[in-house]
Amino acid sequence: MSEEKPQDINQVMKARLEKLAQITEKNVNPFTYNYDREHFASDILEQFDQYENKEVSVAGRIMALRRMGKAAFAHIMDSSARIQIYVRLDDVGEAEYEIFKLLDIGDIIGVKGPVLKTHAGEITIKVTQLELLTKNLRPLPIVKEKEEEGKKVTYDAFSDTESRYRQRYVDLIVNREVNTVFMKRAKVISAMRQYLDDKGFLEVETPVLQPIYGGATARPFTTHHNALDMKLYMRIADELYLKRLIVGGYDGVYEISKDFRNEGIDRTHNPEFTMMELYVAYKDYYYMMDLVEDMVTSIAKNVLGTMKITYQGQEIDLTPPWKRVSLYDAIKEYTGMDLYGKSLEELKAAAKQLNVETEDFWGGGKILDEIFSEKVEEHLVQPTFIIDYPVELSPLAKKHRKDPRLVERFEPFIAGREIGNSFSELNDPLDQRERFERQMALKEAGDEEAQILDEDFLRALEYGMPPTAGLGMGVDRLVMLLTDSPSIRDVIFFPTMRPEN
RNA sequence: GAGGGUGUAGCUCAGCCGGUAGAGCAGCGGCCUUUUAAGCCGUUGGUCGUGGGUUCGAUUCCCGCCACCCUCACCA
Repeated sequence: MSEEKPQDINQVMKARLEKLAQITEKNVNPFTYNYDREHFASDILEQFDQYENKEVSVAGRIMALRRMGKAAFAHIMDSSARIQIYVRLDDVGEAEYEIFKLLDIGDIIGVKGPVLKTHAGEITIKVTQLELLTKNLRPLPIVKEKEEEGKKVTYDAFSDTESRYRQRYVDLIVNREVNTVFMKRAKVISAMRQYLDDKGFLEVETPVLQPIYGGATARPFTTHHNALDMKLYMRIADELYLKRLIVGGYDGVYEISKDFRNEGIDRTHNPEFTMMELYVAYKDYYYMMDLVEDMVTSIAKNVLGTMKITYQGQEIDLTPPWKRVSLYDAIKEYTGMDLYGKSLEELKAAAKQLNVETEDFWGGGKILDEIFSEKVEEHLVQPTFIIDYPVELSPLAKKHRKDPRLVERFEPFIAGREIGNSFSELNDPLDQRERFERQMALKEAGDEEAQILDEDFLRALEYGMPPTAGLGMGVDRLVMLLTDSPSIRDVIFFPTMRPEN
């Protein structure tokens, strides 16, 4: 990558280096220190009447260049938009025009001059002063656009996914929509933070490096601390530490941060991903359902200004209230089978009848979960809370107040996809210890994702944790939904990839 | 991890049944002081992902490897 050998430098780069030398010879610094830009392209374009004939100064990257001998048109792009500039020998003078002739697409320049409209009607800065700020040495993909019968036609789009992800900086320069997605991502996170702060919850930070991992069923990344000579895990969830803070007396804490899971990569999974976890004392999962509805709709309003979104062609209405259906009722609705209270053998038979494959060592909860994900999940396009899961699937959730075989847990589904997980938190340390022990038994039996007994977490619970509602939400998936992105890699700047060579 | 697909110039692509490569844009040279996929004339550029094999000869056929994409499995 950066260690390219001289013979790898193509002739375009050679030509640019040659120009760079010529610019330097003319005593012009091709990599300047600053520029007093006073305007953004978008402001000029949007409020042309206020800017017409007024002097502006704008800085940006040359994205298109049409030379005509002693004059030229170019488009420069700043963080806000692209705007046309008109550079004329008579306007900028001999010396500056000589420099201008050495510029290329990709160079970053600052221009000053009055704003006008060309004969063709395009808002344009008529340049009187032009300064090279940064010379480009590597050719940029040239994307051209044309209006045809009102439609925008794009030529030679920079579309190779691999290059786009590896060289996201180029993707961002050349593909404007990409930038829009990431702007929305930033807004989603800030709207979320705003919402949680307004509720009075405290944003906290807990360890990423953990001696014992927990809080989710997943395989961890391991690492090693040299000075302590100890094995450490990258966290798979924040849960156990945040609950310790509830024990410590906080009423509500949340954390927005990266979790790491050592599992497969696909359209909806990246090894590191952004998670929001929230724990609120004295509340239960009903409270949390209301909060999720309210928070997601508030974010949508804030970022998109609407409750009605389209995801991959599906019309989705986020307007509350969202449907609330028990896991068993949902299965019944889509398979016609009532599986509540069924024995393991009966569940296995049901799965077989539904053509859902199971493994011999699976328990009833796992079979139910499998039937649900194969037969129900995809149908949950409109926002739906699936509530009340079998106890064995949720070792950290509190037993249902009306049915000890269930836990008070829900997962919100939108567009057939799980976007979060929440429960009334288990705060009975004796029950928690038993659940951990059952997990450890699974681990012994070879279940790599079974959870590990955390003695310190149990100690914390023994001091007493108030009734608490907890929530985890996949931020990347929420962003995918709100930006109509088909792949998680489209909402992560630098998705995990194998190295280039 | 399994199956399928893709990999040719800086970008986007063409290259039929094997004869060592083409286009547009970008680049370079020339003309051009309101163009907008600017235009016109000329021109450079490729160890055809990589390593083997078959063949007189491979971008093209076969095999291994690498990367990416899709589907499935695991999961959020």
